[in-house]
Amino acid sequence: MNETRDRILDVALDVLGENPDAGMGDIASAAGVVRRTVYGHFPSRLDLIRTLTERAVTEMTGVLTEVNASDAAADATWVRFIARVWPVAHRYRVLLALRRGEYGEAIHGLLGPLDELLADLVERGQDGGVFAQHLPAGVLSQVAYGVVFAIADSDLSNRTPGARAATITSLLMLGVPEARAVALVGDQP
Amino acid sequence: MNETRDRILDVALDVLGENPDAGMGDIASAAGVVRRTVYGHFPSRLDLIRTLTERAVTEMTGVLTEVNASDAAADATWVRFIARVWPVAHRYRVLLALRRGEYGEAIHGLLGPLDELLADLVERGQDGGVFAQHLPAGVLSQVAYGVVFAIADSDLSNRTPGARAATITSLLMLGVPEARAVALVGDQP
DNA sequence: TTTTCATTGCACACTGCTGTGCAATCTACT
DNA sequence: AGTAGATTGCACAGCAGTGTGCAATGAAAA
Repeated sequence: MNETRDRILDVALDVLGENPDAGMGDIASAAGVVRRTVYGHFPSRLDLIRTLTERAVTEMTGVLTEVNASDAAADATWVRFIARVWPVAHRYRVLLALRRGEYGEAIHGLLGPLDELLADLVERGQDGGVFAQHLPAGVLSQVAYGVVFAIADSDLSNRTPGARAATITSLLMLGVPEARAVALVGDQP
Repeated sequence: MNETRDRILDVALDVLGENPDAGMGDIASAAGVVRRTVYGHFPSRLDLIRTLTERAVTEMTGVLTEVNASDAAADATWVRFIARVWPVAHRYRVLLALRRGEYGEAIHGLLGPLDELLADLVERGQDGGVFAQHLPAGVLSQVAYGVVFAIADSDLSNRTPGARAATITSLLMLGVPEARAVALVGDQP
């Protein structure tokens, strides 16, 4: 069934979130299913993780392109992006840990297009003088949204307080002055 | 020999840095030694990693306590800390990745005292109004020095340019205004 | 009822690691 | 030369995980 497949994916996200090294057996039993059944849907562990990653990339790039459509300032766009991407990032936070390790390369490849979009946004901000330039756009964007993931990871809930703090933190490290940062997140509910 | 033991430790840092999942065999051959010999010095893989971690903690706490002795402002202390800890952080950057995974708990335990010292410094800065308070000191300190590690990780060399950028970035996210941040790192050669 | 399809249960082969035992070898020191 | 200590080479046991094959079961649709 498709229902089983979806449940496996959902549960896999939780299980891998707690322990990125969890095996197919762990995922299976957590999904109330036998290991063999998982292999029925996903030929290999890599397939499972790839599917998970593709899901995350699709959702996130969707949000980013949508937010990018507006011609607002880069910092305001960043705030709207983080606000809308937060639940997704919180859900898929495990991918941050999974980027290192066995399947790191595959994940990295899938995340590539998203990374580029992010770097473009940050570069636009740097060109506009909104973001600081102490790091190249490629690195700065990575580190900034890495911080968002990290805070999402250390946050137990996916409620707004964590999101707000993560947004402010990322804005600060992008070089946005604290006053402006606070004003921006105040705008965005 | 003690010489062999030290070489194993040094090489292990490199090998694990490239691939945190590297096995005892990989480390052994990289050290120009047979796997059995490694087990002669370190009864288990955990022992090796624990030794590595203890080394890192010793060096880093040494730097931090030394720097903390001065009664300078928290942000200036932070700058001096990062500047002096940078080569060490760069060398032991793999521990960041190793904190997740099998031995995460052991490493976390060893890193505990260092974490507390860092949190204390950040809290001092927050109380003094030098650092922002959008995050509790415990989280903020972790994220800030996590960023330093992350940049150290993405940095090919351990030369000063990366260190300078990492310091500015961490200062920004601690809530230090960009102008002050630049002035501070300018001071410190 | 018959057909179809997902799931189950079990067995199996394979891989790659960890950790140990032990005799042989090499090297430095006496 | 002789001795002690480190290193080597190899064999072995064990474990945990992956991926596969196949017959049996169950349930829902025709």
